[in-house]
Amino acid sequence: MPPYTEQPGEQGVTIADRVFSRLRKAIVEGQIPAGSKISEPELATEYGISRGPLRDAMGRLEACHLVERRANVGARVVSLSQEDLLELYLLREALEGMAARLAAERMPATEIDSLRQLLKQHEQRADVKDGIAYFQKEGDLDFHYRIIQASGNARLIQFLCNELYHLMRMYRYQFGMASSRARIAFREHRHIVEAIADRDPEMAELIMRRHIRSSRVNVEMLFDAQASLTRRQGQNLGATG
Amino acid sequence: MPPYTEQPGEQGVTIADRVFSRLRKAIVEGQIPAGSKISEPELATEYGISRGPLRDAMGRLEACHLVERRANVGARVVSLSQEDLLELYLLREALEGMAARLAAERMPATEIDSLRQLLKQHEQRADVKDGIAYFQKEGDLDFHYRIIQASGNARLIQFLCNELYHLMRMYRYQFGMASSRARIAFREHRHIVEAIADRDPEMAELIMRRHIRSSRVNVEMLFDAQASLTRRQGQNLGATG
DNA sequence: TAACCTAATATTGTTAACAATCCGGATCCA
DNA sequence: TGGATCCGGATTGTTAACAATATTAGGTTA
Repeated sequence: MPPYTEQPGEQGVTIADRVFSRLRKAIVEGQIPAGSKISEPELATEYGISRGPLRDAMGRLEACHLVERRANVGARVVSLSQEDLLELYLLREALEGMAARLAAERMPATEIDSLRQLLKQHEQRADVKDGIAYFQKEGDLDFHYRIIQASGNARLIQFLCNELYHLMRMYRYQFGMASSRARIAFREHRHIVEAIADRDPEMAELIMRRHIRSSRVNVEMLFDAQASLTRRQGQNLGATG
Repeated sequence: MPPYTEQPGEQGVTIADRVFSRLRKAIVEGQIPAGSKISEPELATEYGISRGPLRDAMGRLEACHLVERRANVGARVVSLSQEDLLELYLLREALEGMAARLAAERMPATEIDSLRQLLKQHEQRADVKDGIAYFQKEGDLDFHYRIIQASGNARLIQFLCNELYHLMRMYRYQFGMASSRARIAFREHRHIVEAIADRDPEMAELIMRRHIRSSRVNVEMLFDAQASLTRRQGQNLGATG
């Protein structure tokens, strides 16, 4: 279970709220494939509801940029591009750098302790110890999530946690993004916490920005490797065909 | 008959699209007062449409954080706080700083020329010459708008131009925000263009950030002045009552 | 054979009626 | 007099039928 989606009990009281949450989860986790067409009557019967609240939910998904609609044609799940992911990282670098700076100024001491304990938990986990799975799991997002929350800037929190966060999760589910940076990323997280505990805003921002930039570079290399691999396969296909 | 016709470019093909644009404009420009309740049947008859597309539009406005809805209670236009505006400026400082940096790297020379001409037009305008009205008019947003567009980062453009931009306009309409910074702001714009023309990303970002931070400080002082004025008036009322 | 026009079909957009829920005021009781 | 309860009005949430539009398949013609 993801650590911080809207409560699975569904806080939304209306049908549209609930179906919105469910659809968002289904899209983010890839149960509805990216780029696939969404049929309103089909979904309505599947969820056992009418098209009214479904359309309401679709409108919100469109506003969240998770689906694209064309009049009289239909709605499709957005298809994610590699360029878009890299742009997303640039945004995160700017915004989470800012969040780290603010957190260093404002985060309560008790919260910092709690954050340290979270990292301790991560450290204990076997997959992190083996350095094979940290960055791509929810734990990483959980860490970032807390720092964003500590920024105290409601609109920053809003944007990062309610929009970009879901997109990042969607990318992770879709691309996998196994990282060789697990140990490094974990160490960077520790440094960020230390900077916050030292009440050193500039340092916190600097490390956070570098942290995210490193992630971006890592993903970029991954894409390049995939591209060259695909190119080689294409050549092979051309030779055999 | 509608009070104003659809603007080209803004209009969607469906009723929900059009009513969404119209409602957003009405909210941003204060024709529907902030914090006021929105009655669905009332609006539906006023716009001559049914509640279906209206509800669709309301859902999108909610996703844009321009209205707040409570189930079985109704929708209200958001009420803006001074703290929120200051948070908005912090966000803009980070994001538009980034936009300026990217613009310095990527903006085509022809676009830079066009931007220079825009500033020349601003310079000619009487109100700017008098230093009484530049910052709070659309011209300022227009300048920032172009630099954001030049960043080439689709998601950054999306967020700044489709969400924050409307909120900033809403604040300007609501609070007025006459600025004593007109001449200074104009000069800062010129410096930003020069940095972009020099292909100096760091400088462009630096000046842009300082430019927005100065605006924020200016607004902050304005708020403080208003607060002390209100306090004094409150004392007077207490004395006379 | 390919291109173009036409019609069928399925999908979406829209509407109006129906049901569920909340808010305010009157009434009743302590 | 104070408070709690219940009822009425109004508003929103939901549903299913109706209308408009785009896509697709088929046939005709150059």
